[in-house]
Amino acid sequence: MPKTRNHPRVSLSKQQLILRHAAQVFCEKGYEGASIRDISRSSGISLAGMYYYIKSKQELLYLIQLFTFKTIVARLEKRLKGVNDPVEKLRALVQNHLDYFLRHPVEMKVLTHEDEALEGEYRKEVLEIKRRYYSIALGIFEEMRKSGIARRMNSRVAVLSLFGMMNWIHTWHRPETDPQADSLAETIAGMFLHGVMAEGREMPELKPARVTRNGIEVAGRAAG
Amino acid sequence: MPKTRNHPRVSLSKQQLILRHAAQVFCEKGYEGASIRDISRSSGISLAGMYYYIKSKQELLYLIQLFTFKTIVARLEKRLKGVNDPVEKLRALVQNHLDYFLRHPVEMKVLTHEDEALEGEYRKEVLEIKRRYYSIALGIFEEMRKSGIARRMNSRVAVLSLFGMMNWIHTWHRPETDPQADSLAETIAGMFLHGVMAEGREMPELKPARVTRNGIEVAGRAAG
DNA sequence: TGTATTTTCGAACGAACGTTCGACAAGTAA
DNA sequence: TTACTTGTCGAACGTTCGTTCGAAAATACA
Repeated sequence: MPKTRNHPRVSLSKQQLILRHAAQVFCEKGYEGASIRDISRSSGISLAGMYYYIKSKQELLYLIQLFTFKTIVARLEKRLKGVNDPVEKLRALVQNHLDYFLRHPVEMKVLTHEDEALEGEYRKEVLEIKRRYYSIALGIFEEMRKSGIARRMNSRVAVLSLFGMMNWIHTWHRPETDPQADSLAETIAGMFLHGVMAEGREMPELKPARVTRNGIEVAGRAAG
Repeated sequence: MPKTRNHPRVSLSKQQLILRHAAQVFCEKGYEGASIRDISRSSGISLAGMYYYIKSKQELLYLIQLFTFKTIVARLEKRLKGVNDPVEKLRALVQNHLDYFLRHPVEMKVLTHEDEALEGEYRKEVLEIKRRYYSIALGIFEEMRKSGIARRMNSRVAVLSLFGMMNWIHTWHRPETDPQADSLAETIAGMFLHGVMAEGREMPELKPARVTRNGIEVAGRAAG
C-alpha cells in the first residue's frame, strides 16, 4: 500500500516522473554533462527500465522543452484574450513569462540553456513554437509602435532585449532574497515600457497597490 | 619555410592557438559536448601533443574565460577614466561590452554559456572577476540614483536586466542582418536609460549623428 | 486456475571519453 | 661526438557513455 503522504503523485504516469527528474538533472549538469544513469538513479528506475518509457536521451530533452514551451504559449494566449491595450498585453506577457519562470525554474533553465542541444526533427519542432512565441511578442510591440506609444526603433532588437532581460534571470535570481514574480514582472515590464516609450509620453500606471500571493502589499513601480 | 600568407600567425604561441580552437569548439558543441579530440583535430595537434601545452580540459576553459573577462574589465576601466557623468559611464559600459561581444562572439558565448562548467579553484577565480565587473556596473547605477537621474527601483534587478539584454544577444544576433555593435549599444543603452529614468526627466542626447565602421550614417536613437 | 500482456532490470555491447606513458625526432651547448 | 632539453605523437589505460537484449517478475484477464 503506497504512502500517499510521501508519494502524493502515485497516480502520476511514470514517464512524467522520469521527465521531472530528467529536467532536474539536465538543469544541474547540462544536457551533455548528464547521463541516463544519473536520471535513472535520481528517479529510482533501473537504467534498462528507462527505455521502456523513453526512446532516447534526445527525446527526453525534446519532451521537456516541448511541454514547457507549449504550456507557456497556451497560458499566454489565454491571458491575452479580451485584452486590447497593447501595453496591457505586454504586461501580461511579461507577467506570464516570469510567473512560469519562477514557478518552474528547472524546466525553464533547460528550455533556455539547452537551446542548441536538440537536433534534426526534434529541434525543428521546438524552434517552431519558439518562433510563434516570439512573433506574438513582436506583434504586440508593433501594435505599440502603430498607436504611437513606442518610439521608432528596431522592433526586433527591442523585443529580443526584453526576452534577454527575462531569460537571463535564471543566472542570478535567488528566491530567498530577490523579488518574486509579481514584483519582478512589474519592474521589468516597467523598465521595458519606459525604455521604448515615445518622447513626451506618459505611461499609463497600474493600480497603485496590489496584494501578492504572500499577502505582502507591494507598490506599483518601486517594488522589490 | 612557413607560408606567411596562409599562416599569418606563425609567431603566435602554440598555446594561444590551442586556446583559440578550443573556444571555437566549446562554442559549437558546449564544454561537456566537446572532446579534447575535437580540439586536437581542429588545431592540427595530436591528442597527446595537446597535453604538452595544457594541463587539463578544465584549464582550457578556465584560461579562455579568465582571459576574456580580464580583457573586458581592463578595457572598461580604461574607458571609464576621466568620465564623470554616470550616464556617460553607463553608455561606455554598454558600448565596451557589446563591442567586445560582437568582435569576439565565440569567446563571449563560452564565457556566458559555460558559466557553471568550471569547478573548484578555477571557478572561484573567474567568479571573482565577474563580481568585480558586476560591482562596477552597480556602482555606476548607484551614482545615477544619487544624482536623481534614475528613479527609485531595485538596483540589482536593473543592472542584471541590463546584463541580460546584452548577454542574450549571442542567442539571436546575425551579423549579416542585425545592427552592429555601435548602433546596438546605442539602442540598448537608450532603452535602459529611458527605462530607469526618473519621471519628468529628459535624457541627455548623444551627438545626433555618427559614422559607423561601415561608413553608414546612423541616427542617434533610431538606429538599426 | 492458466495464459497473455505489461513492466522491470542485470548484464553486456561497442564507442567515445580524459589522460598518461614511453619512444623518438629536432635543436642546443659542450 | 656526447649529453640534455624541448617538442611531438601512437598506443594504450581505465572509465563512462547511450543503448540493446533476453529473461524474469508483476499484472490483467479468461
